[in-house]
Amino acid sequence: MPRIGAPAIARVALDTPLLTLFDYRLDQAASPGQLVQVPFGRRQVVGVVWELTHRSEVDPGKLRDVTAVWHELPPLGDDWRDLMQFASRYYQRGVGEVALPGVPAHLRTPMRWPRLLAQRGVQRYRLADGALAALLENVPARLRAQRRLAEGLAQAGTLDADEVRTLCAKAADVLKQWAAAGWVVVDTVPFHEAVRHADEADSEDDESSATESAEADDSTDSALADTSAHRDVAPSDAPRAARTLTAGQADAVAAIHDALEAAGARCLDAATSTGENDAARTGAADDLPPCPPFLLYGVTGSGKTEVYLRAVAEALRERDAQVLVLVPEINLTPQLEGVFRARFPEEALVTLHSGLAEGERARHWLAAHRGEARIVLGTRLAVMASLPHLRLIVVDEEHDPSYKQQEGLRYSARDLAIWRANRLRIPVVLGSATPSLDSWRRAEQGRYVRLAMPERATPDAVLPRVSLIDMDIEHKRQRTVHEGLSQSLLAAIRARLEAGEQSLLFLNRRGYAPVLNCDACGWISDCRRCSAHMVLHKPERRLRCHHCGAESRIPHACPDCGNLDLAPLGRGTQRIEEALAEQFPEARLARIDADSTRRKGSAQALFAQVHAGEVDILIGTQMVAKGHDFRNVTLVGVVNADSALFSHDFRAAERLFAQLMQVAGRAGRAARADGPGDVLIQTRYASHPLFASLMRHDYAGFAAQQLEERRVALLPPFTHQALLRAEARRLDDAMTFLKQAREIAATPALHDTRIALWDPVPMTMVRIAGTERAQLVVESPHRGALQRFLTHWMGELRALKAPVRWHLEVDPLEI
DNA sequence: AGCACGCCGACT
DNA sequence: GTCGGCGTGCTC
Repeated sequence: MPRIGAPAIARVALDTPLLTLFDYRLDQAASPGQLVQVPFGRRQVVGVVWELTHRSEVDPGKLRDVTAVWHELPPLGDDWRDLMQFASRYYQRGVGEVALPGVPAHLRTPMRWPRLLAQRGVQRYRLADGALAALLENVPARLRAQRRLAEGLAQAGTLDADEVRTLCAKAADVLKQWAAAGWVVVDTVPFHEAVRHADEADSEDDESSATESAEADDSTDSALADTSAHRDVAPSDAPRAARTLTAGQADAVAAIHDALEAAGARCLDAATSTGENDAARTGAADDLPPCPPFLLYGVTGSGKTEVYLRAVAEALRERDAQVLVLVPEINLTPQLEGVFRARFPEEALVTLHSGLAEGERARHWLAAHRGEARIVLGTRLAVMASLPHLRLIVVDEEHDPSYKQQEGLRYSARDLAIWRANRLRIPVVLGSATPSLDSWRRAEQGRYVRLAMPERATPDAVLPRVSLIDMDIEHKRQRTVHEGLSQSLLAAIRARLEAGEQSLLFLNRRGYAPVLNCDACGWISDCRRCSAHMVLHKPERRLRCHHCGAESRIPHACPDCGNLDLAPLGRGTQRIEEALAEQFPEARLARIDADSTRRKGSAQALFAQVHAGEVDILIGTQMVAKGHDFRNVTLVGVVNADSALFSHDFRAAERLFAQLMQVAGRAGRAARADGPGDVLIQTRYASHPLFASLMRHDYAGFAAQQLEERRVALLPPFTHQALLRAEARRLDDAMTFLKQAREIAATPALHDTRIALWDPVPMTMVRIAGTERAQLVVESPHRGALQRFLTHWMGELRALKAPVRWHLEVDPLEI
């Protein structure tokens, strides 16, 4: 790393699918990790200095100058660049393509650089003197959201961007106008002050919201519900002796504590020997003993959150330490943010997720990068954040498929988190009641440390009773099955209605009916551009394709034969809602799915209604399975999960089990006076072994059985897979490309007996939005061999000219 | 991926 | 006579 004199050449990572770094002349000091502006083709782009050198292989005539170096921004750390380098190798992409999309767009806009540095902290809005009266006069009463916003600002004094948005969805635009009119003043408050300020500002509401959110959390114990009472206690203060942990929690906390201490000690050693804390850690990490990941395996209600909180508190005792907490979907688990804010009122916490506005995203990212934010709570993209003092990573619900990015760079945030922690020799805690089979096996092998929490943390909470409703028997007994709802299920719902308790019906299919069908000629509502049916959406009176978004009106008559009797086939949440409304006209219903929550904030509103007891029966897709716990729900009905039982996807059972466990947990805590909550599952395959495990709440048994199947069939985690996908206008072209790819793999230069290539096949969903898709699975029990093969193979494939778009996915979740 | 240049059809 | 289709080629 030449630092003396001005290194002549900067090798820069740029966001392009080209694999190489790009060389530029550099006429000023710069170091690796710095953001620079460079000319690239006809435009100016921002890249990251990856390395400095004196010599370039590039024709000197082609070399251009770095336009600007962002000196004021601390360089991205070695550990961050190592992570990106690893992801680039592992997922077979260029390093720039991996590294730059994670940097917020505002930071990649040199125009914004000066302002970004100036506004350290969060923006807060307040009304100018006397503005309320002016606003109430000027904003018509029918603009309720805007009135609410004005009144909210008047009441609270100041609000931040998040708070403002909960009052009014268009707050950003509205406030811009109001600021221009002089009614609103925007202040930028430094992070630490902002945190305290926010804390004081809403301390009135806090008690209720903290309690509610604590109860609402999947893995909360009573210690959490008490959070608000302890708010004045700094997290690093004496242990909360008032609340005893379960044995499992105590063991887990102790194990993580020891690991943190060991990591801290190592860090200290390294620091004293070289004098530079973080540099020493990253530099010397390879010499340090590894710190194996913790698999925190705790049943619903065992108090995983409390373990996270204590681990975080422990990690934050070290000066400047930062922690990263990953959650599957922040919008479905907003209460976890509340819990963390309530427990750590003094610590700067920022969120990082795709729902943030660009400006906020940039500020939060900067706060993390500059070490100002001590807790970073975010979704998968947060794993890419720069965290110079990272000391602990928590991955909540580690099994959740949403950790896997499904477009662009298809990375697994959980896997990158594990790599990152290992690189830094810091602890990572993977929490789940239903771990991924991958993690479970590693724990069995001793590569992860399993921290089991078998007992529930709240004494009055009992596991729900899970039973099956055999739909074959229901039919045989000539019982009327009304719109897919058995008499048994309807009776159970009726009982809850009479007892004033809530029911939750789970059906993983939105819309009214998955397809519209003509009885006379057999016409079905196929999408013109996809190999999928158009789904009937009754409230909107539309047919909608869930794959390409195409929409049309519901035809009055069959487009083929003119028959007027078009019948909806199958059932979605809308149809179940309608059927329940008929059955229970007096009941208050709510439906929560992607359609009913399309508008921003409507999900929150619906969840709030349920929490407030304004709903008797809740119908929902998997959205209701995550995060939210409903105190008064004593019945969970699973309308139909059978399709997943015999899926071609070998992971379908794993997903279904996790989903059913999770949805069953919604009835978990709300013990009825006369016993536990009930989970009723309608199925035509009552003897399926998955259900047997589920009824015993026996994840371990299920996992053992699944792993045995996978072992025999040589499926992951007993082998490693990658997927070559090709899409083209014509399926033929895609298939031809894949066949060529397969032939190339067989050439002597590439051939490796440890690698197996399946036959190319059209994808189950062949056509989406007019393009046809096919894929080819590559697998090997030997990860290293697979990696090397893929690298060489990609090189050959890139040279291939074909009328297809193609990409490689490493560790695909669905094949 | 962008974003050019480049060479053939339906429009003011 | 131009606007514009997307084919191929380059980006330090």
